[in-house]
Amino acid sequence: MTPGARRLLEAAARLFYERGIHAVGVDLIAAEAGVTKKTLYDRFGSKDQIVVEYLADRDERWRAFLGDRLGAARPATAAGRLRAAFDASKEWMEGTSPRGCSMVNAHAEITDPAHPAAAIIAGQKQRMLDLFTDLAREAGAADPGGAGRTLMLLHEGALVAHGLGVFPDPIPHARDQALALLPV
Amino acid sequence: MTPGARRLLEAAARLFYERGIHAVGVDLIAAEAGVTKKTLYDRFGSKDQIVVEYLADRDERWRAFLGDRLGAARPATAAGRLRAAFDASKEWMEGTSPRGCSMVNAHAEITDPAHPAAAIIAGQKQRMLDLFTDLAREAGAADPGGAGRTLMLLHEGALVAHGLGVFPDPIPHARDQALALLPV
DNA sequence: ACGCCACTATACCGATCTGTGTACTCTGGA
DNA sequence: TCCAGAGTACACAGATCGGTATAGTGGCGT
Repeated sequence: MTPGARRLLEAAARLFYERGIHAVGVDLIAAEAGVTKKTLYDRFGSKDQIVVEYLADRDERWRAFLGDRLGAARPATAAGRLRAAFDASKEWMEGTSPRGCSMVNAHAEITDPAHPAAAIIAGQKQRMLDLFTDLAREAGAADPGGAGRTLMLLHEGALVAHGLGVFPDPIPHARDQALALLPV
Repeated sequence: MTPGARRLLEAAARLFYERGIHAVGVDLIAAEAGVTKKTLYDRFGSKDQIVVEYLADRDERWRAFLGDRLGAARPATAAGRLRAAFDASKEWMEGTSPRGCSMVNAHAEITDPAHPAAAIIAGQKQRMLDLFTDLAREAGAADPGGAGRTLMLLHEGALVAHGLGVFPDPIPHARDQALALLPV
């Protein structure tokens, strides 16, 4: 990826997340990246493609971020990894404007199920569900599938609540409730 | 409200929900309502005002819908009303395209906190949190505030999961988990 | 019969949208 | 030294955006 393309993707990611996808035009993205529209279209071909790469990149970064906090010599118990997953979400959200989950927000704007971004969004959520199901199974839950779905709901709800600002610190609250669900 | 205004609001509500707010133009709204843009601007003055009235109307309808299922000679116990609240959400979602919560989706597109729609969204979520807190208190929860927040997370998570289609029937699942949280 | 009001029809405004074109400059490596 | 790729500057296309103007139609109550 060329330096200009990288700056374009960074600018697009920030603008899309903070202002919404439809509300941001390519002229603004190019200007914020210190690049002309010509460069933008030479590198990405279309705005839709920028949207796709924005989501794919965010997905990949989150995957690496979460994997780092769960894998290797990190928490040994399933409960420890579950706690680490929620803490990772909290840490991920801090530092950015509290606008909730970029995948959920993008899904609110991308209506067409055939849009390539839809698959990225669905894939990210499926992986989170799989993770929670695996953690529930490792923790010895009687019904790992059901427990995983419950953990998923708590997690998604916490991200939404964080974005909406319904009440303070929803992610730690969800984490504590999630931990209470695991068998003792 | 004149017949044209009513049709405009109905068309706008359907289009905003199914396609997103920014993706829908005033020309389309007027055309779908069988009305000219002149009428649209005579009745509402601006697109923003249509957005506000769309959300306010949906909020009011949901309020009435939920109140009908919770109030009067309906479920006598707090657990019964909690169950009814989740069932109301499920019923509310059925019949429309599975796009999740209109308030959450609108929040993804409306960035400006000063936008009058933001207050409507925040108010709706606050009322839901209050409801869940009240139900938790009535059910005899040791910490009604904390329990109410947990119920809120389950509910919001279920709406999001329903919109994203992460797994089938998330709302009944959330309902069962919510009921399990109440003291026996 | 009259006037009011909701609404239609149509043309237009300036701005912004995505996307394309040509011509030129800078920079790093072979 | 030369060349290819990355980027700049700028002009423009066609479409659509939100919003406004003028002129005319149809129904309904008084």
